[in-house]
Amino acid sequence: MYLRSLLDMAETRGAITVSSDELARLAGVNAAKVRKDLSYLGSYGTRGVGYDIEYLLYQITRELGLTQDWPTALIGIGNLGRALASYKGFSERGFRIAALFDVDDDVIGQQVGGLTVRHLDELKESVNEDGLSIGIIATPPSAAQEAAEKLVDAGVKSILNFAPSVVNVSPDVNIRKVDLSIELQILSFYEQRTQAIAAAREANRRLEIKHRPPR
Amino acid sequence: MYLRSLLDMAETRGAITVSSDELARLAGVNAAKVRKDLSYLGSYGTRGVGYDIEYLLYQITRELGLTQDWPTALIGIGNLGRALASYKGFSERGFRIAALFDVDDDVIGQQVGGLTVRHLDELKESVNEDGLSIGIIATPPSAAQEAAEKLVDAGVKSILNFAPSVVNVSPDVNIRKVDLSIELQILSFYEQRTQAIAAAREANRRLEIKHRPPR
DNA sequence: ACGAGCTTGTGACTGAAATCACAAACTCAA
DNA sequence: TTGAGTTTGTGATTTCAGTCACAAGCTCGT
Ligand SMILES: NC(=O)c1ccc[n+]([C@@H]2O[C@H](COP(=O)([O-])OP(=O)(O)OC[C@H]3O[C@@H](n4cnc5c(N)ncnc54)[C@H](O)[C@@H]3O)[C@@H](O)[C@H]2O)c1
Ligand SMILES: NC(=O)c1ccc[n+]([C@@H]2O[C@H](COP(=O)([O-])OP(=O)(O)OC[C@H]3O[C@@H](n4cnc5c(N)ncnc54)[C@H](O)[C@@H]3O)[C@@H](O)[C@H]2O)c1
Repeated sequence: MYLRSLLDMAETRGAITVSSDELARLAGVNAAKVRKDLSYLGSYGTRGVGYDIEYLLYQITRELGLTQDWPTALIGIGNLGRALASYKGFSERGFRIAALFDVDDDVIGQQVGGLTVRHLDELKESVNEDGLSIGIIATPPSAAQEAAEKLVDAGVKSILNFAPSVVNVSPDVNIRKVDLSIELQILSFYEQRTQAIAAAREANRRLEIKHRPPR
Repeated sequence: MYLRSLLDMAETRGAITVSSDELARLAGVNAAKVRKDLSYLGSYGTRGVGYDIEYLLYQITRELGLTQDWPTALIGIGNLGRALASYKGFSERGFRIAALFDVDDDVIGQQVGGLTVRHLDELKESVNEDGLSIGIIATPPSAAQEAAEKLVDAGVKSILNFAPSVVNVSPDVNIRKVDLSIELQILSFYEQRTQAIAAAREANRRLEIKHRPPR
């Protein structure tokens, strides 16, 4: 989040430095947290002045591993896979979708976002050729476990999973999930809660009016 | 996560009950946490037996507000918006994409996933007509703030934002973000870290061999 | 050179989330 | 009915992230 705020700032404003206070506002967190977080990277601020934007950008970029390019494999070239494959926002931050895989013969061979979809069986050689280090799973949930295993087997130890299913991997593999249904469920939970409270308050109000003794 | 694990279980296996231990394994958390979490819903388990899967499913569904239908507005019908609009997984869990909005005249009027794309200016009336209660933003980052404000203005208080930008709303609005670049950055951070450790260990090993005294 | 005015870096503190651990409550076999 | 074997529900405890608060350190005007 800091990285993004700093990039925005570097683009739009001409400022050289930024204070923890300002960065906190932009990132939507507490200023002390900004300072503590940044202190883990080292002492890159100057008291009485703030942080040098360019320098901080470089340090965060370096720490996140974004100074190098991360060739990424995408498995499952359906609706979501296509959107991801043709998304330019990733390459801006050093993530290059470098190879596409599917198992459907109708999909294999197609050109998507400048790449040819290959069969999942070719994953292993592609990992060796292209140095793929990250895998994205956009298959149906039932195929997610298999896709993860093929990735791990091919040597990919970092996986982002879009399929709404639990995928088990060995502990040395880093797997993260993006689950849109869960996000919506969290929203509906709070929405229902506030609706329920509003309804209760309304019912209460009516009851009070009804039973209020005449003045 | 429990909901999903339970749904999987109800489909595949014929079991009637599930223990906190088993559910913990499936959801990837601690068993005591499962019990404490579920205890917030009420005492729905039986000691010595476990939880009735169907009953627990119903209770969680109810608590999350999934017994009712949540008509959802989708703003920004580009690559990602189209994938979301035609995704069937949402409606399975009670989220129905009920209206699509954009500002591009080439896009407005198009049929996507059985719906006609409307102009963003029609949002307010559509919220009233269709009872929209959740909004999804899939516009470019620069338009996200505007889209959020229009949603709030129209009465939508629950927002899911896919655009990688900070959106500020009043505190009574619930906004969540899904940021894929950040997910990938987290992966690359750990990937680089393990690579660095492996490299250091390797360098160390070579050094040790070189300087090891002859036996 | 000095003091007023900022802003960082971090030890101390706070509160919440996660975990432990065990009595209570159940099943089932004998 | 009893007792062994499970598993829940939850108070007690631990762990951890977030915040506070302030000394240390910087700039700049005088
Ligand atoms: N489309 C969305 O907006 C959306 C939103 C949230 C979550 N998801 C999830 O993302 C995943 C993909 O969604 P989608 O809409 O693109 O689905 P989709 O059906 O359009 O595409 C799935 C693709 O995966 C391929 N596939 C199937 N089995 C495979 C295997 N074993 N190995 C490799 N590829 C395989 C299919 O051939 C197909 O091309 C699903 O799990 C879905 O639940 C999608
Ligand atoms: N495509 C992906 O895979 C992907 C992945 C991660 C994040 N995102 C993010 O999701 C968002 C959408 O991505 P995309 O690839 O679909 O972009 P896109 O450019 O394909 O689509 C954006 C759509 O938003 C519309 N739009 C522009 N201004 C608008 C406004 N003020 N109000 C309403 N609609 C407006 C455009 O007309 C267009 O149809 C972007 O913020 C992007 O960064 C996309």
